[in-house]
Amino acid sequence: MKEQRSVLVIEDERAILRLLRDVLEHENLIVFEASTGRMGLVELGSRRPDLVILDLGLPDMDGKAVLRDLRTWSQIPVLVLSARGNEEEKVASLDAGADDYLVKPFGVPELLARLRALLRRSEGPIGKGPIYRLGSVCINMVTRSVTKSDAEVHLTPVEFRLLSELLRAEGRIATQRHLLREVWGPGHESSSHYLRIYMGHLRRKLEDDPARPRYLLTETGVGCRCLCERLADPDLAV
Amino acid sequence: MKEQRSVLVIEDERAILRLLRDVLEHENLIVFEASTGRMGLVELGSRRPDLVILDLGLPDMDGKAVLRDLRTWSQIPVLVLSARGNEEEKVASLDAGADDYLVKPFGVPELLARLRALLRRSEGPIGKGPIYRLGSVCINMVTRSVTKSDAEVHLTPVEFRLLSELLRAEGRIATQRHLLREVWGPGHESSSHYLRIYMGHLRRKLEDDPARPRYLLTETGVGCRCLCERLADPDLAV
DNA sequence: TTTTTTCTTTACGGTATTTTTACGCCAACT
DNA sequence: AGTTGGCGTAAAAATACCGTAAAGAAAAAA
Repeated sequence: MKEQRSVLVIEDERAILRLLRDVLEHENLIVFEASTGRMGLVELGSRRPDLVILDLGLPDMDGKAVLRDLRTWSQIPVLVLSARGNEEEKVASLDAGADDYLVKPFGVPELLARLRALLRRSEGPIGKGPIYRLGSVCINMVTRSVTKSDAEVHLTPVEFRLLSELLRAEGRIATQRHLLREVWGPGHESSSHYLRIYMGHLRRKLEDDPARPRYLLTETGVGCRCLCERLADPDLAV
Repeated sequence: MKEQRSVLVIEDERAILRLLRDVLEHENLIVFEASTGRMGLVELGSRRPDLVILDLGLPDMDGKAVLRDLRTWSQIPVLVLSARGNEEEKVASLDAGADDYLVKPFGVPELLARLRALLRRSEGPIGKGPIYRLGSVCINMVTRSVTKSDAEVHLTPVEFRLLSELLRAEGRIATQRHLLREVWGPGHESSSHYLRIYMGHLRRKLEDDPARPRYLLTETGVGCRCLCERLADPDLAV
């Protein structure tokens, strides 16, 4: 069972918005929408999509300002759409944190291919293989499925995001601040509460003995780390 | 001092190759070169660059074939260059594993901005930090892990902060005032007591003979210092 | 709508860490 | 010798942090 991925479209032109919604939903993506930069940032915080499509020409604020803002707390992939095809604008946007830049009018197949490329990248830690193992637990970042002793384990969206961040840290400690930011968005950096609750959920679902965790560890006062082994890791560059 | 990154350019046109080498080196990148697909794959395996620029029109094999081949074992970011700007070609390349696609003739600033975006993604939090050694004790500042004769040693937050400050001084004396301010914050500059207690903790955990310390020394009335060796950063696990 | 799932909030017992307190040692002076 | 000030250790006390359960609220699904 493949988990669906979501995309937030920040775009004020109705026509393009409708077009995008249609083609993206046809790609089996969940589509969230926002028509201003401010709303976009709010939606981003509450919906936590896997990807953002950002129009540079928004009514309330400059697209690059939106980018800079979100880049202060999130690493989410962003594809910028713009009517402006001049080089300075491209360079400025990419350097402000965009991952790709597409000039309108764009070809839908190309847009989708570029989105697939971005999603492929964000499936797992960069340069790492998409499959992880913690004891009897397997995590496939491509299909976003988790199994324990070959039995499917269902994770809620928050649980999966938290696990992803832990895996991304690759055995290093992920600080509480960082995890809270990446999973719950800015403004939750002090609710270390959630962290304990959801670490508890993950342990109960994934550890053999949740009370004595072997893989999902917490460093008191600092953060958490996940001792994981990567299976299908084609890239040796660690 | 920022770590230098490397890029492999797979391109058969001499003129473009020279141009790329110049601008990339000017960007402080190490440039490797290959003029055929086959050589490119070999170089890729031996040089392990951080990034690949791949021309689609190679003399010996199709660029997409190169891409598919390398994607069976490497997740390295690839930017495709091509004279062909038609959409099918873009989609095919992106779906074959390319991360970006730029049509020739391209603007150098845009190329560089796209490369920066790709490198930004792959540098990620996978930072390699300094490693220190005191006898049989190893301290990795990034993973925040401490081992003594290969056994994991657990340090509390205060213990780790204190040790970090001592290591940062690299053998020089850190005054009591300084340590107290850095570890316990301003306002505790006179509680030199804490220092003795926590130096004791560190000695008991890290020294072979805590009563006769070899590495964690105190200079009576002045401060403390740590005789440590700074090793090269944890390297690529080739 | 109702039902189900997921997220947030609240409560509380247990554990880890930090701070406080107490006491012994040594070297340098009176 | 006795005193003094800085150091080192060991514990108890206080605090901060962690893990779990469960109920209420919100969102999603039926």
